[in-house]
Amino acid sequence: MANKNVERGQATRAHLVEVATRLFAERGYDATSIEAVLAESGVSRGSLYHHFPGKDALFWGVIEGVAGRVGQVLYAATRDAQDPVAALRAECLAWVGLASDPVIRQIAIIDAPAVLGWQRWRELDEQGSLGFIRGALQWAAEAGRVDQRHVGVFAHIVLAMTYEVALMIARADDPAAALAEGESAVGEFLDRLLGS
Amino acid sequence: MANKNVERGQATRAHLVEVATRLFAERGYDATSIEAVLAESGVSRGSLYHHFPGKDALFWGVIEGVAGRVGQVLYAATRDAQDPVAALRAECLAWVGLASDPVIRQIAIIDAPAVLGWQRWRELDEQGSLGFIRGALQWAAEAGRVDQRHVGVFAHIVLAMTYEVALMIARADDPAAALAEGESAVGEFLDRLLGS
DNA sequence: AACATTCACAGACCGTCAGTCGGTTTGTCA
DNA sequence: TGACAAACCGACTGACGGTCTGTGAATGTT
Repeated sequence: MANKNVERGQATRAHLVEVATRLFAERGYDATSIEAVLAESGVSRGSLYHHFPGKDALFWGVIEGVAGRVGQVLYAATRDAQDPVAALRAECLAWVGLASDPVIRQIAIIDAPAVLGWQRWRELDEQGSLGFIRGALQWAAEAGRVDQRHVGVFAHIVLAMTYEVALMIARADDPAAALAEGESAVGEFLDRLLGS
Repeated sequence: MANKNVERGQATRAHLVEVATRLFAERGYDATSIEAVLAESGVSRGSLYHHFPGKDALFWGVIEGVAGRVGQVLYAATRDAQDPVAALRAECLAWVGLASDPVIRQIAIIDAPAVLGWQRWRELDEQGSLGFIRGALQWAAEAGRVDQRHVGVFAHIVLAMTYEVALMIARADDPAAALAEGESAVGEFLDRLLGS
């Protein structure tokens, strides 16, 4: 519908998500007040609470956008892989690159587990990264490279590994050296995990 | 000194840490108000702020205690290990057991990174779990089982893996089955990582 | 055209919470 | 016993998340 009211509402909502994404990324969830989002966006209190029932809902709106972007990048990185090892490697390296982005680091890695709780955080991953990883591992299992029984746990392990290495690199004093070191270690790790 | 005032102060402080530990574990850091700690402990506002400059300081006091307990358990679990693989295995399994404890799960795994920040969180681990793991990996490196260059990153990976598996088990619908599955996967994982 | 309805938006207001501050009590020591 | 310090008390403050009572513009109805 080219309804003018609806259009206006969607624009306001999108604007709020945009401003909130920036502020959450810069200051972290706790240190970002609703007041700050209001001031920065020029939207009124009532309007914000009309679109989002609360601060966590706003965060959820933000993280949906972030997760969507991550999903696109991962899809692009893995679509051409010829085998499971290559797919996993491409995916992990893509993730490591993504986490250099302060937005993704602060929102998706540091704040998300505390704000959403581990359960909902993993459910989010389930549709994104974790799904990709499990798919690649399943592929590897069918090729006889890992035990079928371990696919589920290994998928979690690979995801956690990726987060961790991404954070290491993001926080390192010398990011370039850390990136090289991290990529090398990730490669070696995956080779060993999948039995090269 | 058998000074009565000092004694009283230490008792109050210890009592606050005890109560705060329980509440933080039950409700999480954010959802636990200072007021609740006050009410539950019977200590006055001024007294609490006399012992702790702020809520994060109280959390820090709590997590020091938790980290101490974790350190003791890990030390006990690994002191008799004859080789690096056995040491790592013992350590990881001990961790997985620890993280079934809601106190450790909520405080040390879920809240700590967001409250302390990733940096200080890792510094804490550095003196505890991460140090243990790095030690075992160093040992493995000297035995030629892993590349010396990868010890640092691998230590982080193993720690992250441990946290993740612990959380998986803690959150599973069938904890007993998840524990068996997790232990099996961790064993397989370590065998592969260290080249059995 | 006149009226009713819906929906985005506005902002005064409220309860809660972390943190502050001046003052009091309790114990120590010269 | 009087000076001093450390522990403790609780009223108060300011900021913040969230609520509530509207208002006005666009849309639907007769």
